[in-house]
Amino acid sequence: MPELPEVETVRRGLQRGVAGRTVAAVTVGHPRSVRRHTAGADDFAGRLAGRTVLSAQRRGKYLWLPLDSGDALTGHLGMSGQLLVVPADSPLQKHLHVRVRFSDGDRELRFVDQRTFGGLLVVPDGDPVPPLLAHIARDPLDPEFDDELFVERLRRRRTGLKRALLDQTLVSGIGNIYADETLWRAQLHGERPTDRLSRPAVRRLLGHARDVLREAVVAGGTSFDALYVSAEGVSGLFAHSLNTYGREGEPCARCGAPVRRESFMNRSSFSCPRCQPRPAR
DNA sequence: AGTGACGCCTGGGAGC
DNA sequence: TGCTCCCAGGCGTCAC
Repeated sequence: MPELPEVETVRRGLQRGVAGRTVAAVTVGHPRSVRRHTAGADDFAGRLAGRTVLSAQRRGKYLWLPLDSGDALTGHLGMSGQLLVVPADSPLQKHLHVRVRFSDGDRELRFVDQRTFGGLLVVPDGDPVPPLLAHIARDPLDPEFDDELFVERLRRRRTGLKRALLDQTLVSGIGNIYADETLWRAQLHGERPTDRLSRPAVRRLLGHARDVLREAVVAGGTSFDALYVSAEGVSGLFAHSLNTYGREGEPCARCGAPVRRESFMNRSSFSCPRCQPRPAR
């Protein structure tokens, strides 16, 4: 499940693999993968042909490639999307939906997506981000992330901590895995009300989020299977460092109590029943 | 305006 | 063995 560390790992691979190269031709094999490009697949391909990729950028879990036309090839990996830079003659992946060939021909960019929650589109670029992404907050690793603004906004919310961490308009880049890991480190239950946390406690929570994300970026992200790999096809190593996510019944690394799994927002939350007690109702 | 529910998708695994 | 059901869960949209 690509969250900030996985998307950042892909971004770095794209910066190495496609920045400075000029698009020769684009093939869309599955229209659903460009459904957010409302002018259609032909327009999508037409806006890319002949354009040079300037760099690879990221905001939260979104990626974009600024082009010399002033547009940006923008994408979200969704649940299972991959952006791969591979030799142009390598075998076609089962769920290959978009191919971007370059004029210098030895490698190509491929968008592969089993569950098709992700997608690509071409939009006007902007500063600091394409207007399409204006609603996405900065992430905790962004040098311009405003800690005190985050503290105030979170404490004004009337919801639970985990919901707040997952809200990309409040803080971006955090998904289910890193939300659970952040809450475990902070020793807070995800259903603790946001408006009853002290300012220092919110600052500590943010610090833990930052630590987890930074460590996971160093590890190249979290890979449970072949669904998440870098642009070069390499798996991340952070799964070994997870303390709660996916570890139901295993002893908490801090206190030894068996990790519990709870249902939350139609998904799973993992936490320590002793270190992270549920809030009183 | 903030909050939360819903639908979109496929493959793997459990259970019968 | 083969069928059904459940689960993974980010994000845009929509209702309240």
